[in-house]
Amino acid sequence: MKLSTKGRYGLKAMFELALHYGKGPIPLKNIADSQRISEHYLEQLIATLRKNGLVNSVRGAQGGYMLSEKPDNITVGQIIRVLEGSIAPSDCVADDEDLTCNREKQCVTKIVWEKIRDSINEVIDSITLQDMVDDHERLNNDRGYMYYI
Amino acid sequence: MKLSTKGRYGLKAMFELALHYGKGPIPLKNIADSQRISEHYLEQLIATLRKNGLVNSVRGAQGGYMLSEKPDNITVGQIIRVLEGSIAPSDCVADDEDLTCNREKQCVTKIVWEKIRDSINEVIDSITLQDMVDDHERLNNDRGYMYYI
DNA sequence: TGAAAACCAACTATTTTAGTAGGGATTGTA
DNA sequence: TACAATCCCTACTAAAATAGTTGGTTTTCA
Repeated sequence: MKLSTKGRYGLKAMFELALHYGKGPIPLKNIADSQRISEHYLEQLIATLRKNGLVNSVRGAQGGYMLSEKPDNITVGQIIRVLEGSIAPSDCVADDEDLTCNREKQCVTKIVWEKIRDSINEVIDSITLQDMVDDHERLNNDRGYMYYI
Repeated sequence: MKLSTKGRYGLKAMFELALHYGKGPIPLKNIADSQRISEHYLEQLIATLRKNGLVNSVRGAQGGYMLSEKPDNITVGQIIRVLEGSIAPSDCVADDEDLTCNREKQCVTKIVWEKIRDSINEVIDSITLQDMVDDHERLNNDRGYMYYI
């Protein structure tokens, strides 16, 4: 039940973009450096995010990436689903696919998987990038200094 | 975020044992047949369940497996954790291990993983095998016949 | 014009998954 | 007592997924 690095790195990258929202394009190298992620690998992840409309890019020198929307309008759920596919503990409850098994009418484990799926979705759809930025500022205030100087 | 077949098959097997609770040992072959699982593979999974005290075994002819406790005293959470390890979307929030990362004080993605972990645990710890048996009987009643004849 | 950056496709090492193979040990029943 | 049914155990393995790496091309600002 672990997320792959796709979802984990992807969320970190998006959070980093949220921290710098409104300040123009951020080059991938900066994101990779601050989050300690292989730049070239992150490139693949952010390409997926871009193709799914969650980030915009600016090419050429002084280019980079930025969120396509305000941080309070992008949820963790959107990011994770784009990178990992539908969140489901079993294929039979993956809502984007039609992988129904032939025993689903009698299957009670399916009910369990549905409950798990729904509870995860509820959590990740309720957290926005803005929430994470707020958490981050709170964490830093508690430690006696501000992130933005 | 998918469970492996360990957790999925394991829960199916435990459910099967719950259906026959109190009727003496059930041979692995029966479980494997009714749930369409490779018998030899299931053997490995049930060995884990036995070593962790969730099932008892009876060796020799007419032997088999049975739940170590009443179905309402075994949760889905116990079964899944034994077979899959600690439920955590990221190692940094796996409660059985000490895989804390050095950035955890500043890390806001960790907060997200904790919320996901907690919500999954809440769901799986609240469902017992007896709940699944009840669901199963309800499903079969709705279809106009009883499971036990 | 050159450096900084995004963009793209293919390759690869490692790990995990989902089993299989091949036996040994125990025990109820004929 | 033989034997079939059953649990028990270790090791091996094919296939898939993961987590990158390699080696470029294209665009654009200064």
